Amino acid sequence: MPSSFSAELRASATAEEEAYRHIQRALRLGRYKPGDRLIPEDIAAEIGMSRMPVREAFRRLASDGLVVLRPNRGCIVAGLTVDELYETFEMRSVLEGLAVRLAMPRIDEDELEELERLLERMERAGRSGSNDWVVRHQEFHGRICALSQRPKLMHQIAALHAVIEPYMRIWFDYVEKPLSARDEHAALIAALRSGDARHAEQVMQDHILDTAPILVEFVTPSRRQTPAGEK
Amino acid sequence: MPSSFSAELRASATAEEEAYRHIQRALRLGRYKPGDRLIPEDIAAEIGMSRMPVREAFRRLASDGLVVLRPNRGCIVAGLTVDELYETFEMRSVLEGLAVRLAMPRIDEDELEELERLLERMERAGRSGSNDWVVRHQEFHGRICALSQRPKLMHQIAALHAVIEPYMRIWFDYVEKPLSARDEHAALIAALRSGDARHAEQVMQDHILDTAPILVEFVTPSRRQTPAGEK
DNA sequence: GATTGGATAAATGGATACAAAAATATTTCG
DNA sequence: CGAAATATTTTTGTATCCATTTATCCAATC
Repeated sequence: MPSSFSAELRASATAEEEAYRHIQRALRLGRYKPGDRLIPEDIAAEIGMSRMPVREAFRRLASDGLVVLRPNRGCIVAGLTVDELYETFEMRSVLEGLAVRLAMPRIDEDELEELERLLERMERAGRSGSNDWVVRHQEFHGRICALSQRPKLMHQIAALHAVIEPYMRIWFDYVEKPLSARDEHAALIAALRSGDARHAEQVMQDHILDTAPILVEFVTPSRRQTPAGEK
Repeated sequence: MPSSFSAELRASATAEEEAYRHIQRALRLGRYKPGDRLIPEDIAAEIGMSRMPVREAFRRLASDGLVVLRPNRGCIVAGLTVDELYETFEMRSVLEGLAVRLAMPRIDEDELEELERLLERMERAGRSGSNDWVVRHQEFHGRICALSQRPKLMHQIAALHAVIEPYMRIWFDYVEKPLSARDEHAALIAALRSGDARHAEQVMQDHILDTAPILVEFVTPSRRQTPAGEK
């Protein structure tokens, strides 16, 4: 969550909320791999609660597309097929494109400088490892989305990011330091500076769709159909 | 659900699933109004189960954006502000636009004729009442989306439709029979016939964004901020 | 008379307990 | 020795129960 840490300030939420965040974070960090089973009792014990709130958290995570829930068969970490991964990028492309277009009226020089700072930080983070880079990358995209001032749109985009994040990590670890990333994001800032909303939308769409094939290529080796062969 | 009734064939799902579908349908039919409280015990008694599966269903419905769940304060039917309603149409415009663009390769003469049949059926349903028309309208849009062969995209679009459906009903009931609707959808078919994917995408985007202001206008009178004044 | 405080009632959240289903291990028979 | 059938274990799904929180109502005070 790039900029919505504020929600975590209220420490004493419900147990379900705690379970939801706990599992979500674990998934983001790649602690579980696609196809892995999430055992309610184990997770409940980890956080110190009963199975019930964990079960409820599972429902929400399933709605987010992060896990798959089958009746009487438990909860497994959702894996994306190559097609689904690509589809997710297609959806991101139009939604983030929309976000950029709507954000344009609120782009000023201050904001552009802030984005350049974030780009610089992303670049630096890229040297220390995939974890930091992915977080910074999310932050950069999240900043632009936030300027659209569309809460539901942001929520959707964040959900899509959460699904592909583990794959971004794998990708980053393979290619060491993606050189193209800096140029692409710099081009994005340039497009924003142009002031042409439609143009910026197109640049964002192209940027996201450009990433997809590279990522797909690196993910293909460990290609697992949804739950590793349906067990 | 226009075309996914197949999922209801398996009668003996879990109780949670039954509760989920039950409440979803009730919301679609406008049985509850935005801001209404959903009492777990009452719903549980209706279907003949305990509160627990109903509680779990609430979580999923909340993720879908159909209800709002606040800790220790129960479950209320989600209402959209005018801004949120408009935002939903913006998201629909780019996602359904994408769906049309991707569907284009699979559009042939047979498919065009089928769409014309659906348009005709939508027209006829419009005379009998808003219920039938909304269902047929969904069916028409759903058919196009299905041709994109993108399951996750379809799911997202269906979720957005579910949220705005009650408002579509209100709108339809106000304007008797929206004359523009027939022309707009016919133009959509014409765009598909042209074979130009980008053009069809644009027509779809325009069509959806055209609807939004009309609908917003009719919804404004009963304008309720999310939960009728936060109670 | 309005507002605040507290007591009571209601509803929610969560844990335990139990029943049903699935997965696993074991035995039996070919 | 292998396959099928059965018994056992594990795990999931649901109901009931209890604790905590919130809402309601009434009284006391300003």
